[in-house]
Amino acid sequence: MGVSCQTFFVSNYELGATLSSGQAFRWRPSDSGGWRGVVGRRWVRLTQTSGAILAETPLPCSDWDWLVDYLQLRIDLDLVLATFPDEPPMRAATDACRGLRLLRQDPWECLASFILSSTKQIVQIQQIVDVLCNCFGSRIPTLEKDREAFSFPDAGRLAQADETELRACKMGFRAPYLLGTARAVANGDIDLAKLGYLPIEEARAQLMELPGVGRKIADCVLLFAYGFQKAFPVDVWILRALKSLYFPRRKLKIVRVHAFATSHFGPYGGYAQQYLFHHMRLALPGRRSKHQASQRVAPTI
DNA sequence: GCCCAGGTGAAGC
DNA sequence: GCTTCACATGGG
Repeated sequence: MGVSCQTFFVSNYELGATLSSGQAFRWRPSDSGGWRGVVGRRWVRLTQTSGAILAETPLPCSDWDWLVDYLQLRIDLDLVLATFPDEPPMRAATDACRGLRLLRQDPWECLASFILSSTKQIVQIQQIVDVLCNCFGSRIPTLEKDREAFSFPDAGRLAQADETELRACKMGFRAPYLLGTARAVANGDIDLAKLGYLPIEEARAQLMELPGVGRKIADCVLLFAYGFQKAFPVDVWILRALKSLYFPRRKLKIVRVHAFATSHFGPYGGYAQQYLFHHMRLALPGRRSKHQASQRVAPTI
């Protein structure tokens, strides 16, 4: 009935890397070879061909701005890459994957997802988000038979849940954090729609008022949802990498790392961070032996 | 069984 | 102030 599809011509866009690089958690490889996911209340299938991305959605669609914005198709990546520091680690990361992009996600979904991310592997975050959407989201139409999909539950819906229901979604100790934040958003203690217009420091401070949101998760939301491209999330992997690359054998305070990162990686530090993060992760999935896992050393970059 | 995972908040010095 | 620890759950 209302099926819509659209082709977007792109260059330097690695769709798979972008959708699976740990910034969004609702994309899976599709049976047909592309990627299936949910953006807002739309199920979408994206397929990359040479020089283009094909988008298919079961709902009628005449205006594709929502997807152009989500995929950040108008970004001139070369301009971004040119601002990176010219040094071996960055070159290695950009050589390994030219075309990794930052998405522009819905702030609430991004915030809630990253609250669930703490001390979880990306695969597990995906699983938790899946269960959460199945339990609390609304069913939406798909283009794949026998595969149902659900929207990401809004803050108001989760605010009505109780902690036990959330824990049933396998999120463990994160349940009270998500619940508290959902209630703060739902009752207007914080206005997510306004954060994007604030200076980054103020937006970050407001996010960090929320339960379960510290510096790292706040930076993820600033970067992946609001497009503050200077935001530089420092997780365990980035921390190890920066230590071994720039501060070998020195005890390091985290504030020092943030100061270094913001000055060293330039105005698109968030992009640089994502390239470094993705590059490190490339050496990981499935290839990680018990021996390597116990070494506590950042992969060589 | 053990260690780790895109951390945070609270308790202990 | 800074350091240490608990917090659920699942994978390697």
